[in-house]
Amino acid sequence: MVVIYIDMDYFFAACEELRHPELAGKPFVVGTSPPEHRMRGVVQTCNYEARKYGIHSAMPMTEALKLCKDLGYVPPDDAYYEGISAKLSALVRSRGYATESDSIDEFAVDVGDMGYPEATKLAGSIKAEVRSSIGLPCTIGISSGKTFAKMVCDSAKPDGLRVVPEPELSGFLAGKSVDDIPGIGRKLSEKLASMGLDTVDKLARASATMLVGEFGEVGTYMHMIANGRETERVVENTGALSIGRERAVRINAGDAVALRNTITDLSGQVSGEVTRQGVLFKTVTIKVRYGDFTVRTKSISLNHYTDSAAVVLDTAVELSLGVDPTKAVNKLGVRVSSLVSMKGQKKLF
DNA sequence: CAATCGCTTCACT
DNA sequence: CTAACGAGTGAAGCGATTG
Repeated sequence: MVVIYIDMDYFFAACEELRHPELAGKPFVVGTSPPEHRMRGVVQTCNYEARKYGIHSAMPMTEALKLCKDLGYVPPDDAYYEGISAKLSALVRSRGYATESDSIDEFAVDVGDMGYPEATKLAGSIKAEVRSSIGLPCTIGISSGKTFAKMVCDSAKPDGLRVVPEPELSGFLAGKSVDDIPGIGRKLSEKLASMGLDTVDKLARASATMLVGEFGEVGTYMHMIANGRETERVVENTGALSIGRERAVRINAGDAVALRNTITDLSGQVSGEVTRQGVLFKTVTIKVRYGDFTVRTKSISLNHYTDSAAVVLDTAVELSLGVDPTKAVNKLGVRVSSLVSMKGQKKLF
């Protein structure tokens, strides 16, 4: 099975350059930042000029500013990025192959048993069309499965197009470090490193039984991938599994009014999105991060599906009564899950 | 024993 | 000076429970 994997380059920042051409060529970031404390957030994405300074996603804004004195800052505009993402999605899907969108700016296209030369041509034409009709750069990887195509894509950034056919896959994987495998991030690679497994090579030779014992399901996945065997298929999207909003706050211990106000606001935003997507939900979850950064979640599953804004609000407020009144609150979130699409075609339960 | 529940952990951008 | 820096969105995994 041959998969073409498309990943936009520095997506949010590229979108901003598209509508603010004056930003291009100068280092800037798109970053989260609570309104009351500017520059208190983290970097979400940055352009390549900023990357030259060592700035990257998730870096605290304060640190990024230390690395680059006159770093530009743009607040995120999710609705705008969603709009561009929708155009991209239509463009990619118009080619007629099974397509999965992995995130707002990533697409996996299953071209079946198409040969590599032909797949390369197709990828080249997609890349050119993304550039000409959307105006944005992207990178495309092609290989014998979704996970491998994504890894090839990552290795070709930015503005690249790279093919690693099946026979060359083991050679490609050999030089990789474990955190080059999608789904293996900071925690998992740290644990693997502590076991002496820092490269895909070593991971491939580790005992599968041991990996499953240590990592459960993920252990199976990492062992398979390290050995060049794909586990993931390209699956047409079925719709979101959950919808949530969260926000950093500064709420003093026991301030029930502030707590309730924030919960009310977040619930309203979630309800708006529920309506916009035309879904029903059955589960409501709140998330609380206390002053010491410990996170707690509380959830309730109703005995029926609903799209009622009042139910989101009432349930979230009820759950918020369980918040520890002796602790300051750092962050709050409201989320609904167990979704079904309201109109016609079913999504996932 | 399979589905569901409540909750935690993790990976991204 | 190993302390301080720390957003938002979403999925997956896991142990317990339930029918």
